[in-house]
Parts: sequence; structure tokens; C-alpha cells
Amino acid sequence: MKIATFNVNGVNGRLPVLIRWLTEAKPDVACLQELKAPDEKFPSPAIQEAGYRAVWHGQKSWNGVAILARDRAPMETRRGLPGDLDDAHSRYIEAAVEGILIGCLYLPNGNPAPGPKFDYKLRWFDRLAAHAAELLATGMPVVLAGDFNVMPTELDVS
DNA sequence: ATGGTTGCAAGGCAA
Repeated sequence: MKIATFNVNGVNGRLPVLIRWLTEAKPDVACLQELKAPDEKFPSPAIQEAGYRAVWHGQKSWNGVAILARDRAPMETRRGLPGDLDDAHSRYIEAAVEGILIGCLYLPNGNPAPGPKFDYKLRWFDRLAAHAAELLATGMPVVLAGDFNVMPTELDVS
């Protein structure tokens, strides 16, 4: 199974590129980040025309994630990362496709550091690790794909 | 000289 991830930086503004990529690369599963669109503005008709069904967790202006599956419907198992009921960012959605559990994530950028946004990022990492451990414990095959925003050096820290 | 980019969405924010 071909599983891909794509930070689209605006799913509607990038729609022609997204559709062309789906048509040419034909991934079985595609994880999208930075939809930058609320749920009602997710372009599901165009995506369906390209042969994909989708589940999505949108948000106005920022964030937003989606899981696309070719010729089949992803079965949503979760939206939102557990561990913080006050986290209103749309950064995680999870679905089963052909017996594989797909987690699509958009981890916080965290800049500037130090600061509250960086603290939020570190907490998000912890929550992700905790949830990943739970998924592993189920014994199901799991893929966690997306934009992890990992900064190996200080170069990306502002 | 506090410069330069982009998307969303309608001014400023986030990346």
C-alpha cells in the first residue's frame, strides 16, 4: 500500500496541484495537513472526482488535517489528539483503511521558543507519544504520518 | 534600514 503525506498550506488554494498530484502519484492513502479551511469548505467534490473518499478535521484559517483513500472510504476512528480537552486546534485525525490504522498529524510549529507556543508543542509531543503507545498496545498495524515539525538543530527556532 | 514570503480572508497571524 502506498501511503503519502502532503502539507498543502491551504487545501483550496492548492487544489489544482493536489488533484494533479493525486492523479499522477496515485497514493492509496494521502494524509493532508494545513487545510486552512473550515469543515464546510473542504473540497470533497473535486477530491471525489479524482477517485478519493476522505475524512477531515477542518479549522478556519489555520491547521486542519484530512485522510484520503483511493477507491474506498476511510473509516474514521478519532478526531483530535487525546490528553487535553482545551486543545481546540485541528491537528489530528485517525482512520482505518484496509485494516491499517492511519493517524494523520500536524504537530505545532512551536515558535517562538521559549514561550507558550513552544510549551504547547512539547505537550503535544508528550500526548502523541502517549497515544502512540496506546495504538501499539492494540496490536493493529499503525502508521503515524504527517508534519512532525521536528527541529533537529536551532536553525528552525525563531 | 527591523528588510523578505505565502495563505487565509479581509487585518493580522502563523509558518
